[in-house]
Amino acid sequence: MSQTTDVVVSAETRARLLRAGAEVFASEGFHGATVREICSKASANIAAINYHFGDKARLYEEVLSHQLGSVLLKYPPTLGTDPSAPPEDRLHAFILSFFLRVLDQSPGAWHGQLMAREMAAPTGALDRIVESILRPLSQTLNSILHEFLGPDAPAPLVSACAASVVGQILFYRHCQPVIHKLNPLLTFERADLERLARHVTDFSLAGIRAMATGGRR
Amino acid sequence: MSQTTDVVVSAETRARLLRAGAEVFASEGFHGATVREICSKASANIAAINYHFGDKARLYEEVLSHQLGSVLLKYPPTLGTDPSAPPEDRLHAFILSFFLRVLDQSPGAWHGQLMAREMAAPTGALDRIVESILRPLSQTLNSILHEFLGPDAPAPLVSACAASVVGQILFYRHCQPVIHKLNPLLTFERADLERLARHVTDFSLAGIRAMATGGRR
DNA sequence: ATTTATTTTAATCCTTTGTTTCAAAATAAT
DNA sequence: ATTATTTTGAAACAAAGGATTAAAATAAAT
Repeated sequence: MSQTTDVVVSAETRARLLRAGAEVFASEGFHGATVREICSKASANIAAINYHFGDKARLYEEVLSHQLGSVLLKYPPTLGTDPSAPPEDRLHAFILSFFLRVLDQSPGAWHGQLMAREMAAPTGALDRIVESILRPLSQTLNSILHEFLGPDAPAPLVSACAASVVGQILFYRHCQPVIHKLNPLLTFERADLERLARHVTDFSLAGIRAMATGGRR
Repeated sequence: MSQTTDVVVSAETRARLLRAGAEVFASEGFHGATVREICSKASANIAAINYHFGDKARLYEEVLSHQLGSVLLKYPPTLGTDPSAPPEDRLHAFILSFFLRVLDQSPGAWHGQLMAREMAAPTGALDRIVESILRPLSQTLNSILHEFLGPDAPAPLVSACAASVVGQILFYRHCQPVIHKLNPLLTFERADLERLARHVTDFSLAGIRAMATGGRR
């Protein structure tokens, strides 16, 4: 009569491991995360990771690509902006969607933190991510920039401007702990992100145009 | 006669541990680094860390503050620029010195990588660093920005511009693995850093001036 | 209903890791 | 020269972590 074991039965273990793994990997890193903690958070047995994924490293890779894929579906780089819209608008959509992906605070959204860790400490999973996701993204930005800088703008200049744009965004992700220490009242709600995206867009448009119209000055 | 044991005797063990620790912590992270590897690289006994520092965490903290202190001595934020120099020059000095600190490739210079890891995965050592080093640095930049934006510029605007400047610099550090994949020919020699600093300065000056003269444009 | 395949569980193995111990060696002080 | 003090060395400890195994439980197929 007393079947009191509260074992979750509906969602399959594999999916729960992916969720728990994302959370633990994000907050502890690949090295710091333990299979015991992940399995515990997933209400699964210690052997579950080996059974469903082979080993810890394989689970990590699947967590990463799953998080990346779902956040890109949620916030696509164009945010629905028409490809024929003025480049100012497309740049703004690119920047805002980047902010949304990288600082998404929805439950289960660990993509930003995971990627930040992967940058500081590449595990080998990064190579595939670069080719499948980051390179296309970079080319999208480059083609927008060419509309300001002209089709014959030298590649180093375009790369430098792309870095200037992306760097402004990623700063808020990669330096989050410091930012919150220096600026305790800053939050990352949707409205804040839209404000930040507006600033980065305006700041960058001025910078890009200065680069387009010649040198130093 | 055959005293062939090549034991280093001059430099004391403690200093060698600090050097080896910096290298291993930088390339493996705090979790990934093992005291065995550090001691081996320092030609010291396994017990040396405990004897000289108490434990692994204490060694890590000393490594971090030592690296930070020495790189700030090597590349001070003003680079010798006069405090009464035009703000354009002072901004450029701030940016160039930041680049030099963060991407210094001299042997034994692990400050950039260590800080990048500390950002992605704060260990508690970060708090002191913020107060003793990062906050003063941030105020230096803010005071330069006020010369462009006016003494009454709203704090959020100044912060946003500071973030735009610093973000452009740190991008090259925090995303180094991706950058090298996307742009294999980019190196970080002294001349490259000066070129990058010039770009970031010009790009930022345009952005800042646009912010100073009103809104959206 | 019986058999077969799949999934879960508990217990264990084995390696790695941070730390400790304590004696020997080196160094400094008396 | 002798005695303290500091530093090093080799070995071992205890804990933790990733992986494995064989049995049990559950689901699927015949």
